[in-house]
Amino acid sequence: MSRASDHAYTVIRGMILSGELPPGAQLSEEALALRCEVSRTPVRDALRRLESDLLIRRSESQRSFVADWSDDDIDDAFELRSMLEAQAARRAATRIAPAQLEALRHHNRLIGAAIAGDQADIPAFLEHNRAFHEIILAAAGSSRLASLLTRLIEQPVVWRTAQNYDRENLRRSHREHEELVAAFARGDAGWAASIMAGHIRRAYYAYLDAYTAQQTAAE
Amino acid sequence: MSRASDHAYTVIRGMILSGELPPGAQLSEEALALRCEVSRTPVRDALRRLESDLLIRRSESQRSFVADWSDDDIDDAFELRSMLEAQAARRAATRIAPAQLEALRHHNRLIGAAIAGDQADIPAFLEHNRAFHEIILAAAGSSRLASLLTRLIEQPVVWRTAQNYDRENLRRSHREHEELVAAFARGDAGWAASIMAGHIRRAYYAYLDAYTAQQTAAE
DNA sequence: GTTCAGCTTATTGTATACAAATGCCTCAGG
DNA sequence: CCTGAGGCATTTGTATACAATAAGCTGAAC
Repeated sequence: MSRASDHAYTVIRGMILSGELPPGAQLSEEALALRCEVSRTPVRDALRRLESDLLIRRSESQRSFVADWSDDDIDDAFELRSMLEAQAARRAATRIAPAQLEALRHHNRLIGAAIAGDQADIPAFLEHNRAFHEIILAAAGSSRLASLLTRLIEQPVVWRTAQNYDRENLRRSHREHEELVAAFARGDAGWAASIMAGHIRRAYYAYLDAYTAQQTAAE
Repeated sequence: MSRASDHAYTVIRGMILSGELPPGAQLSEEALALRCEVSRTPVRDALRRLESDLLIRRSESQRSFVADWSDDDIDDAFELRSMLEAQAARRAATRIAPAQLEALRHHNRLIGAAIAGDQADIPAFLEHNRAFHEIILAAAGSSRLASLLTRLIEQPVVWRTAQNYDRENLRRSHREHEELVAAFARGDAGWAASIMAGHIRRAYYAYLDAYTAQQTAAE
């Protein structure tokens, strides 16, 4: 999209994901316009997009607030994500191109490298993990599925999940990616879907564990 | 939403669904503003919403066109819809309130009445069918699932499908609704999901048959 | 006849002013 | 002290003007 509107979208999204704008905070179009150094018009555009991304909710009277996710919402989002990503894997298994398969191997090798040392390189892990899943979504060849899924991933809670992976979870994630590649290489749709469903489900429990530990530590 | 913006949304949406704006047609903000008797600002809002509804696609240079669905797109949409509506039924089975269950029975009775006579009352069928599925979606109690599903239903192709139902399909649809009610009454999530998946899948084949017949007739 | 440069025109993006609606706060009355 | 009505302040909605960009067309060069 255009420069100012894109800029506003990126800035506001960053403020939400970073926690600068906490869940429940009210967003004023004018305040955001000042902050982004653009007029209210592109800010309004950006807010609409963020609303469609489920990062923002709007009150009855059209005021905007940073989305506040309850435990049920999070559970719900992971459940849907598991289902849709499994579907993406199912479709990708019979459609993936050799070059895409090689790209998957490439990114998973880099994931392996990122978690190899004593100190895991989390940003690198996140980046290649994102690329890995993106290739599968592209290989699924369904713009509708892609459109639905992008509304579920890249949520604050999803991002924070990977931050909380411990060493064991990182390694398991890496191994599951290898299994996915194997399923794709065989063109086994059912296998690919099963692994992916479990893969996302485990990410959910990793999140839950980290969250529980955090809650306990806070007390 | 606000008056002018809502009005524009409704008018443009109607023009697309009715076929007045055929697939592939370019949409000019100014022309639509004249037609809706509002300024470009609310029209832009409406276009963004319609884009999120997948009724409109935008070119690289941000020009808007009525979405043109390929056979693959349609197949794709029904596949996702089947999966998500089944999930809604699964969740609804264990959450539905007695009043909602009764409402389902009510609407299905009216569906039965609409298709009873020699000449089926298609508008009444469509209306109560919509209400029936809406109650299930509400009973599922997942705003995310609802948000995703509304992007898949109410597409031109979905609407036209029901128009093409023959007598036998209408009756079968009515019976499947009865089975769904039975599954809900038992709280059997698996059963409800299975019936719903089949229900949507059959709608797809009804669409395909009607479409094929139409194509043959046109030759 | 074809191609490409440059201009013209159509279309969308942005800023700003003003209108409408909503929420909040104050103050009077009980 | 509580309650509610009124007005003030904040916020969003809409219209319009202008800027930027992309598409289409014309005409000249080859």
